[in-house]
Amino acid sequence: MTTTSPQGRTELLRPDGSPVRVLVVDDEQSITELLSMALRYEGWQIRSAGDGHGAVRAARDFRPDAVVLDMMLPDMDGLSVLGRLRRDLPDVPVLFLTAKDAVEDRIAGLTAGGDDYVTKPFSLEEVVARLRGLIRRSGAADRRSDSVLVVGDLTLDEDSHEVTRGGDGIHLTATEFELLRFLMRNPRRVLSKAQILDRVWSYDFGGQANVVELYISYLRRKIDAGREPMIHTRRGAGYLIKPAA
Amino acid sequence: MTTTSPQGRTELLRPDGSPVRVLVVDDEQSITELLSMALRYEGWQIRSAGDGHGAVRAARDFRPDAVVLDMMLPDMDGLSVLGRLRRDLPDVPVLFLTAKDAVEDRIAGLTAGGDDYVTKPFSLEEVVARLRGLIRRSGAADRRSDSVLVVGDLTLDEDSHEVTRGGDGIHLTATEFELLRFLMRNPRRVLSKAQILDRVWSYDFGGQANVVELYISYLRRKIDAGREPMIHTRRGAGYLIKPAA
DNA sequence: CGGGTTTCTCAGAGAAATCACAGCTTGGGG
DNA sequence: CCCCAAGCTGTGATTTCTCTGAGAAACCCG
Repeated sequence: MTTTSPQGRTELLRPDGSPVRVLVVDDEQSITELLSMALRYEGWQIRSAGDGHGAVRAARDFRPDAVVLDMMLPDMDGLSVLGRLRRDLPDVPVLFLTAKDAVEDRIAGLTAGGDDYVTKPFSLEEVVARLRGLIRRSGAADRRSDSVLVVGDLTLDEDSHEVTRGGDGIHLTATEFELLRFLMRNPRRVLSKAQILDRVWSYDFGGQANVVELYISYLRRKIDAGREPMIHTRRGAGYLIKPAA
Repeated sequence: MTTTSPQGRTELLRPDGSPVRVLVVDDEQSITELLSMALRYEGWQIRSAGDGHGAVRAARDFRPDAVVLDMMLPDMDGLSVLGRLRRDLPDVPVLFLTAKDAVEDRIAGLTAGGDDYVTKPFSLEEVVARLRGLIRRSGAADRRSDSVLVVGDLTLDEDSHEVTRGGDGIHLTATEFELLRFLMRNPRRVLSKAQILDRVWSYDFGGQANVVELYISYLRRKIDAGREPMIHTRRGAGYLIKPAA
């Protein structure tokens, strides 16, 4: 089931109307905190664990609808944790966190059941998007919720990564896509550059703050080019997107 | 009966509309887990067993529509298990798992009854495809469900392994065929290289991830050659197939 | 056993995306 | 009406990703 909150955000809910539950497992506390905060903001209920045993215990009594699992835990190897989780929660989708370089070596089979993974360092927007996808597809949330965001005559499909304005297809790069997704997820709301940076860029990004301006500029060229603009600047505050009308 | 889920995947269902039930029997837990995960993702209901006696017991009260049976079990020889299964479930099709070298001849006789087999290490795409075939042919699912995938002017027949584009026959190798099947089963959806690798290559594949790029390249030569391309790259995300239109 | 086929590795070429930097434009307070 | 801070965008260096040719090894079939 989906419902729209007072702020205009669309939330995933379970069929019985209760909030989706997500278990976050990582040994770095800064990461679990970062994730918990971001995921709570989605309206989800979060529990976190710092090691494999904690994860198994939490799975048992928290009974999450999805799990975010770091593959590098101090006490147990990621696959063992996965195995034990599966015993208690056979149908729960898992989002794996892996180091960038470790990717190739044994992700094999992990995404087979519809699971997914992201590499560290990740962007929150990416984690949230993938989790939403997993939950949506697992059926823990209402299956009718679909993967297309719409604002005015602008659409963005999270599955096919297709973007259209007034019916015309628009090609976006990965970063442009994530930025637009974030804007469209928060229509008519001013988002500060800091928020955007925190959400769309990976947490260890150390560059110039004006990448945001730069990418807003790219997006405008592709989306607003010669049309009624949808992306607006609020000088000193940030940016927002809203229907052209 | 077939039905189409929100993600656009086509599911097999039993005539009464309930999900298909599959029993998975293997002594290696990692294998039963891998298979269970993949088969659940197909929308099927799964039960697993780790030995012959467990299998017989499970067959009796789970009453599966199909069985995946490893021929090498610790407690009983595969043939005895098969015999006992047949006593309770005379018409249920069985997909045998055998070691690569484990003689074809004995298996060959077994598959005469409409059963089938795959050799370890297998690719999930192959197991799923064969199981679908068995279930479809056994009549447990609606017989009208057919075996041809169509995307635009591209067709792929899972029974005859025939592929055509705009009416012209196209010869594909085994790997190319499985890759294309996977793409066509998920039209308009971006599939990451990891997903493709997990699904199309066998679970013990340890090679370079760029085999995926390589085979995409092969497929393009055969399918898109000099025509409107149907296979698209989403840089940094993966590949997808969609009608040329 | 031998030839054709298939699978896969490796490596280089090329294309695309990301980002820093710097100069230019704009808005609005004084 | 002027000026400054905030925002915008062109240029180009660098990094990252993708494609594909060449060839080695495994495989299949007769």
